[in-house]
This record gives sequence, C-alpha cells and structure tokens, in this order.
Amino acid sequence: MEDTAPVSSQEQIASPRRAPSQQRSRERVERMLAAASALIAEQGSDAMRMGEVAQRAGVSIGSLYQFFPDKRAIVWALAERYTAESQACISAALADVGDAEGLGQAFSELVDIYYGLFLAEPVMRDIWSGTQADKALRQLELADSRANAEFLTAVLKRLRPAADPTALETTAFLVWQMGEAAVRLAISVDRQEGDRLVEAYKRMALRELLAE
Amino acid sequence: MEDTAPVSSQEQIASPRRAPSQQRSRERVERMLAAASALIAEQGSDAMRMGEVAQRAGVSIGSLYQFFPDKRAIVWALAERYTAESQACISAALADVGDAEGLGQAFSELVDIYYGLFLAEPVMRDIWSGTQADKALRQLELADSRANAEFLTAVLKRLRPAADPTALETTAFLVWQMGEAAVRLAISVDRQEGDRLVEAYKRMALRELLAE
DNA sequence: TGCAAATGTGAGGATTGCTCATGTTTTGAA
DNA sequence: TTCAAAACATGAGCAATCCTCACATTTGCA
Repeated sequence: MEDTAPVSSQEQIASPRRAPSQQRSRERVERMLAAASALIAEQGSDAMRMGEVAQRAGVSIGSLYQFFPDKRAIVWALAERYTAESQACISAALADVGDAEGLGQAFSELVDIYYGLFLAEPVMRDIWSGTQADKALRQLELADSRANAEFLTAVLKRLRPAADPTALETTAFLVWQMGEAAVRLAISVDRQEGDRLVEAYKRMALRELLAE
Repeated sequence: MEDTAPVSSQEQIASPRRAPSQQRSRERVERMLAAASALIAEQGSDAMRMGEVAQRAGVSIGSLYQFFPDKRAIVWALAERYTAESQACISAALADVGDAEGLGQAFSELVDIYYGLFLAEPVMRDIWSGTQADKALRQLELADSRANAEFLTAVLKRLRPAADPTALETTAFLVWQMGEAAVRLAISVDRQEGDRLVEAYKRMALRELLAE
C-alpha cells in the first residue's frame, strides 16, 4: 500500500515503481520495452497482453511489474521517448527562422516529417491514437504540444513584434494541436485524400501564422 | 456462432444482436440506454460495468446481451443518437446561408453550440474522447463529419462558384475536423484559455473558408 | 387454445491485469 | 574477505470483469 515513488498532484501519473539501478536490470527493462514495442506494432496496444510482453522479453511477469506499475505505464514510457526525440528535432528546425519565407519552409518540412512518421511507424500511430482515452497520455501530449508551441511562439514574436503576445501564444498552440489532429485524420483516410488534407492544413496554418 | 444481423465489410461494426420487436423489450432497451448514459456521466464509459448497467436498468445481464453484442455497442448506440440529433441542427443552420456574412454568423453560432454541448454534457464528452481508440466510434465520427462537411461544402460552392470543387470539399472536411479537435482541446484546458482557443479557431476557420 | 418465436434469467466459463510470498543476486561497508 | 541489507527475479494464484448458454417465461397469432 505504501508508495515509494512520489505521486504528483492527485492524478496518478504512470511512473516506474522502482528505477532499475543495476546494469542487469537496465538491460532487462530495455528488453521489456522492445518486446512491448514489437507487440504494439503487430496488434496494437489494446491487444497487447502483459504475459506476452514478459514472455517475449524473456522475463517473468513479476519482473515486468517490478519496473512498471501497470500496463499503461509501458505505453507511456515508449511515448515519452518519442516526444523527447521529436522535441529536439523541432527545436532545431525552428531555431534559426528569420523571416516569413523561412517559417514557411521550416513549417512545411516539419509537417511532412511528422506525417511521414505517422505513416511509417505503427507504434507511434497506435500510441497517439489512444491519446484521448488515457489520462496520462493526454497529459503528456498536452505538455509536449505546449513545449513545441513555445518554439513556434518564439518565432512569431520575432516576426511580428507588434502583435499581442498572448494572442500569439494562443495561435501557436492552436496551430500546433490542429496539426496533430490533421495528421491523425490524414492517416485514417486513403493516401491521396490524406495528402490533400495535409497540404490544405499547411496553407491554412501558414495563413494564420503570417496573418496581419 | 451464426450471425443473424448483416455484417458490413470485414470490420465488425457494433449493432444490435436482435432488434427489439415487442413493446416491452423496446422499453427495456430504453432503460438500458438510460442506465448506461447515467453511469457514463458519473464515472466514464471505461469504468462503466455491464453488471451495473443491468442492475440499474432493472434487467438481467443476459437481457443486456440480448440486444447489445458487447459493451462498446451500448456506447455506440448512444453516440449514434447524438450524431443524428446534431445533423439536423447543423443542416438547418447552414441551409439558408446566402453570403459571406451569413456564413460567418452561422458558423460562429454552430461552433458555440458545439462547444457549449461539450462543456455541459459529460456523456458526450466521454464518448467522443474515446473516439480515437475505438474503431467503430472512429468510423461513426468520420461518417458524421463527412456528412456535416457536405453541408458546408454546399455553402462554399454557392459562395465561390469559380473555385475547384474538390478543393472546397477538402477545405470543408478539414475545417470541420479541426473544429471538433479544437473543441476537444478547449474543454481539456481551463475555461479562459478554452474560450480563447475556440475564438482563435473561429477566426482561422473563417479566414480559410472565405479565402480567395 | 396451442405453439413457435421472442424475450428473460443468472450461474459460471474464460480471459487477463496484477499481487505477494519466497528465493536469488548484487552491493558496499566493516 | 565477509555478510547483511538492498535490489532483483519468479510464477502460482487472486480478483475483477466480459460474455455465454442452457433453460424458463411471455407474447403474438393462426
């Protein structure tokens, strides 16, 4: 009943019950995550069975629960890795944008990369599809989106110094979230329509970002 | 093992295992849906237990499964009612839009109504939150969104007869989906920021709808 | 009235997330 | 080196839950 891990606020955020401190256990945790990733790619996270994860990782079910408090925590851990990776990429792409044309270029490329990732990575697709239903994942996605929107806000403040800062923040956050929604929509229809939708989103977003 | 209900395509769409034909059973099905609705409002559809639905509806668990093939089917049935209701409302609001100003007016009102519904109706909020995870619900939402986007497309074709029809269809569908995403985003942040996001969405959407 | 179809019931089968008592390995201080 | 404490590993089994099915009851109708 006692919690050793700190519980943030009242919502129970998924977190390792115990962080692996030895080399051996660190390797085993990696194997667990790899097994989970493979199973999600094959059947989706809903159909992923904890017993199967353990078996494929070559560990016992008990070991699995030694490091992950529950099933969602495994998915969450994978999701966290994706967000950390992509943040660096996004930050770099937007860092040296100097004018409107540069923003258009960088933004378009970012959207393409994101769209391509969703098309190619079944795990990513699965994880962020369930986002709405899972409280912890929704939380993670919102935080990630806010962080990414901040990079965009910084660019906007440079390009449009006269505009109201709060309005720019709202615009950046909205545009970013619309982008994620647009990509999720695009991959759930056929490829041709998906491409059209992504292009339409780009135009719409850029029009908004460069307005006024 | 035998299916009496027709199975559309290969994906198993949730549908009543047997349609109630007698007055008595129709009333009981209503009670089941009412009970489910109440439980979803209280705890969310994930925490809703089939046994509890049956108990609250005053029927046995077996009767529940006589008319609903599985748990998701109950949620789906509730969702279908919401979409049917809202379609009529949307169709009416957009039917007699004659000019750009009229579109701006009608569109803004529709968004407000939708936003208000999500703020006030916990059941609706819950159902459409899980949309991404559940195949059948995702299907229903896409079909609904397509239907609603068609009303919007009709207006656009009237206002911009020179534009490419396919482009207008893509724009309408995208704008509509972005609206649903924007509202879902808005209700998951605090009220003040939510209001700002919805207003920003309206501006962005109208700019796109009336562009060129 | 009588019979077939529709409806109603709830104990229990089957699956699955997760616990816990117990055993093994690693660490680090004396 | 020694050895106790901490970390790690195990898997049988508990508990929760969805759903089935054999059997009982009610309804519609010829």
